[in-house]
Amino acid sequence: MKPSIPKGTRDFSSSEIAKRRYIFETIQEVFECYGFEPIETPSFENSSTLMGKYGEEGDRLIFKILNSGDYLQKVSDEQLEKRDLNQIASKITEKALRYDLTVPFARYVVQHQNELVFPFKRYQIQPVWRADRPQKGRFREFYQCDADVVGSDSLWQEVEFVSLYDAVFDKLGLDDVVIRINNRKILTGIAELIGAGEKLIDFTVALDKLDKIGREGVLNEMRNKGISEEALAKLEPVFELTGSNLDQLQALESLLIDSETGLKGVEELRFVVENLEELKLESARLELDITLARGLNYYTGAIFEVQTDKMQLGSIGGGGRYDDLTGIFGLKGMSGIGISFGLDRIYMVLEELGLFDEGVVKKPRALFVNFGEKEALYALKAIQALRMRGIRAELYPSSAKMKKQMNYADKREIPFVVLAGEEEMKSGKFAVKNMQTGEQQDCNQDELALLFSA
RNA sequence: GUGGAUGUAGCUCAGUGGUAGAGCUCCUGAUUGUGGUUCAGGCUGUCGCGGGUUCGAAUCCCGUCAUUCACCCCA
Repeated sequence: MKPSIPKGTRDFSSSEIAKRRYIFETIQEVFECYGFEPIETPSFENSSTLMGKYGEEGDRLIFKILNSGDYLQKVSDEQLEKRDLNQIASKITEKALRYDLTVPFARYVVQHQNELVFPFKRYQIQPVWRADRPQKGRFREFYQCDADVVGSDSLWQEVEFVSLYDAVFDKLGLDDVVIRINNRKILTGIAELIGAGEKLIDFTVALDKLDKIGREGVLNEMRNKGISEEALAKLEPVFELTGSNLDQLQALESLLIDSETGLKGVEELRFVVENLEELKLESARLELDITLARGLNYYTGAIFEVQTDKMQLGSIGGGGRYDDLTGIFGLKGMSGIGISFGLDRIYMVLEELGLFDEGVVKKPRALFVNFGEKEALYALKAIQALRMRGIRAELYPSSAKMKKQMNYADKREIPFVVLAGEEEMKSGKFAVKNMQTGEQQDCNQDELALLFSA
C-alpha cells in the first residue's frame, strides 16, 4: 500500500513549521498589541450550530462527522428509500468540523455572554476544514487567524482594523498589499437605485467579478440572473468612478442621493477613509472598491479584502462588519466586526518573494562526535552544561565512523562539530570544527559556550 | 457540481508499436580522528488499474481510479 494523505491536506516539515510559526507569532503579537485576547473553540461543533450559516454552497462544503454506533438508528426505512440526503445527513451526522472561526465565535459569545466584558475583543488562530475541491492556494484543511470585536458599532473599529492589517503586513515585510474596502450599504443602495433590491445577492456576486470577467461579463451574468436591461443601463455611472477614494465617495454621494441606505454607506466609508488619511498607514494602500462584495451574506457594513499584486492568488485576508451575527443564536443587537488572515496563502507569498529570514529555522548549534563510551560521557557532560545555558547541542548516538558522523552534521546544517577523544579528555579541552570554514580550534568548556552562543 | 492536463524507480522526468531508461537521492569503497568536491561500484519498477486492437502495447482505443490546474465558491 502506498502511503498517502487526503487531498487538500499537507504534511509540514520542520523548516515549514518554523516559517509558519514566525507568521503566527507576528500576527499574534500585533493582535495582542491592539488589545485582543485569545480564545479557542473545539475542532468540531454540533451540526446545528454550523448548518445554514454559510448559505447552500457552504452547507455542501461542511465536513460532517458520522455518528458513532448504530448511526442509522434514527433513520426510517422510508427515508432511506426516498434518498432524501439532507434529511438523512442531519440524522446521522450530529457533529461537523469547524468551517470558519466566525460562527463558532458567535456561538461562544452568546453562550458565555454573562462572563464577557463588552465590547469583547478576541482573536483566534486555529485550523478550519472545507470539503472543497483543492487547487492552488486552496486547501481542505487550513488555518485562519481572526480578530473580532463584538458589542461596539463605533466606526473607529473599522479604522483600527485597517490599521491592524497594515501593521501585520508591514511587519512581515510585505509592503505592497492593497486593502480594498467597501460598504455593504453602498451595494444595497446601488441595487435599490437600479430597482434590483430583491436580487441583492445575485447583483453583488456578479459585480464582485468585474476584475475577472470584465464589464460585459458582469452585465451578462446580471442579465442571466434576471436583472432588467433598464436597471443595467442605470448601472453605467458605477463603472465610471475614478479618482481618489474621496473623489469616488463624492461621486457616489450624488449618485445615491435618493437612497438613504446608500448615503449612510458613503458617510461611513468617508469617516474611515478620512481618519486613516490622518493616521497614515505604514506600507499598505487603502483602496475604495465598490465592486468588492464578498460572499458571506452576514456582512452589513464595511467589507475588507486584502490582496498582493506580487502573486496570482486569491485574497490573503478579508473581513467586515456584521450587525447581527449573534442574532441567530438568540442574542440581538450585538454589532460585530472582524478580519481574518489567510495564513497558508501568506506563507506562499512570503516564500515566493523570499521574505523569510534564514534565522527562523532552529538548528542545533553543535554536534559532538561519538568516539566510544568514555568519550560519549565526557561529551554529554559538556553538552549538559551548554544546554543549561540554552544552547542547542547534541551527541551523535553511536560511535559510527567519523565520515558518517560528519556527514550527518553536514546534512542537518549544524554549524559546529566538536571532537573530544583521549587527547582532549586528558587536557580537558575540545576540538571544535567550524563546518562552514573548515577551521578547527581547541576550546575549554567556557569557550565552547561563548563560541556557540555567538 | 463543470471543464482541461497528467499518471513510468524514493524524487524530477525521457521514452509515440519491437529487450525498461537518465539525472538526482540512497548505500559501499578509495579515506580506521575529519563532511561538502571527485572517482569506482551497488540497490530500487504491477510503466496507476481493468479491458480492447495487434505477432508484439509504457506507447494506439475504451473504461476506471488518482493527482493537478481552472470554473463555481472561497482564505
